[in-house]
Amino acid sequence: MKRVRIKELLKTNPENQEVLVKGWVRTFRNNQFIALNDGSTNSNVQIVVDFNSTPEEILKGITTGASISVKGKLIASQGKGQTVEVVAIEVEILGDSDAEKFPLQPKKHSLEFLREIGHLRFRTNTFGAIFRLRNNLAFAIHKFFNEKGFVYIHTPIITSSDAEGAGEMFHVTNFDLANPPKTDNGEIDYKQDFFGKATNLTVSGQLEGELAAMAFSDIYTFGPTFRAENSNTTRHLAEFWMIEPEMAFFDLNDNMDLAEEMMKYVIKYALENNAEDIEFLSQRLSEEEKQKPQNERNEMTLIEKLKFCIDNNFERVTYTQAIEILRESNHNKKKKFTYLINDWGVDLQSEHERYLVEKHFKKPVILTDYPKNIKAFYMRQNDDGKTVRAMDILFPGIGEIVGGSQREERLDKLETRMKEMNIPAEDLWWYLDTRRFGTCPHAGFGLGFERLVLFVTGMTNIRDVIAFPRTPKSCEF
RNA sequence: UCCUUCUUAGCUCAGCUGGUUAGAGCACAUGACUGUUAAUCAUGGGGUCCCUGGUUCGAGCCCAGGAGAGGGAGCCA
Repeated sequence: MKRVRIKELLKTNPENQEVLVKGWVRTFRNNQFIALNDGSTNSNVQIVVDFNSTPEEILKGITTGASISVKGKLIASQGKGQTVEVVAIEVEILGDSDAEKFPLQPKKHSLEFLREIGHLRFRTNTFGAIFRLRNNLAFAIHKFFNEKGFVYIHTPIITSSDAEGAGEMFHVTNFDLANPPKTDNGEIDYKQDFFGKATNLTVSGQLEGELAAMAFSDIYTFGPTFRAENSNTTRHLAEFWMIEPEMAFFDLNDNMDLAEEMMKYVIKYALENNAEDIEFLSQRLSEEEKQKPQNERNEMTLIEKLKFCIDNNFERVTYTQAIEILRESNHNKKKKFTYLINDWGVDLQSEHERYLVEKHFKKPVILTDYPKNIKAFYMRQNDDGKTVRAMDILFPGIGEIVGGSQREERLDKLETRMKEMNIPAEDLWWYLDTRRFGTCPHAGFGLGFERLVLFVTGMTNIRDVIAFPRTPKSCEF
């Protein structure tokens, strides 16, 4: 007999037919009712056992966390909480679970506690919903780009370029760290290392992505990225997943159009394909909100927030306009910002981004044309000599979710800028070759996948939307 | 890295001005009940009060140092 997944079973018309289900026990009530879950859906199926005819040792083995196999008959439920249920004919304990030691209990647990038992937290309603959603969001991203004819490029995880300037890097070596080979002048001799040079874990696949875009026109990468920054926040990880599309013959407007279309597409996909999980997380968030004081509460539910995001255009504003808005705001005049906005050219702080997104526009905002001094070397310079064709997408509650730009395709301008910013051109000879041989206008962006999952799940800590978070001083599991 | 808060039972937390044997709810165990929905009722077991040192007749509580966690900032995706 073939096992039926609970998701299918719950949609099946009950006709007293025999079924086989397997899963993990969530609760066992009244010595009769098992709530069984197999991860295919957030809902449990109710198994009804006859405690008079079931052996004592089987009943004792039906504890929270145990895995069981049940052969039984599917009937319309006689109780109120569910439409169908399985009347057990035979229950087999596949793997028992000592209820006294199993850390998950049939009660609410804090997210902090669940982080400490990361190996078991998949088995909770909340994390079940989060990771089914994460799965479908990843799939939706591939689907989106595939439908648009993009080529998925696997950029390397180990790189030798340390000139990307995106952050601190993790070194990759197989030297004996207690005794690495040295050169005559006492420096570590990387010529003797595995790759014959110093290597690192990638901080971005963008530069390699640009190489591929100069052949396929439209490409994207979707892979793990590593930053050795000592960042301890709810929005940063040392290992995270990033989506980086790169498009030849695109300018900044095309770039923004694509980013906005992609965000709306994947959110819509999740709403359509994970309705039950989003509904669960939406209610979860509403209950969390009730705990907060009235003035800090979010007026919109998670579902409303997601729909709002799909139905409204992202607000597009230049950095210069944003500075004007912030400078003229009552918030600034009443000195409510920690960092007051006076002059053009300063980098925006989180408080300013939050003000623009959450107070002023009340929707996702795309900021463009930042001062060149606060942005990376590869961004295309505007004719004003002061700004570059950069764009950041800011989301409510999360801040920067996408960072992108039109790239500088003019070799002379790029080389000059690299010199100004002390980027070693000789290390990036291969990157500059794209500007020597058939250069063209092009653009791209990076999307932090976990930040997207944060937004769609309504979770607030990034450690809760990746299965095994890596953060400073923390690499368990 | 900086600022800030926290650490007491398996979990969530209370513990008064430093004073006898450190408590509650849930969980767990045992029993009762048997169409329950985080079942209910009764009974019971369960503690390195984060660690180290200090002050004191006496420290869960005060002081110093350390560790871990949460929140905020910076950096960014």
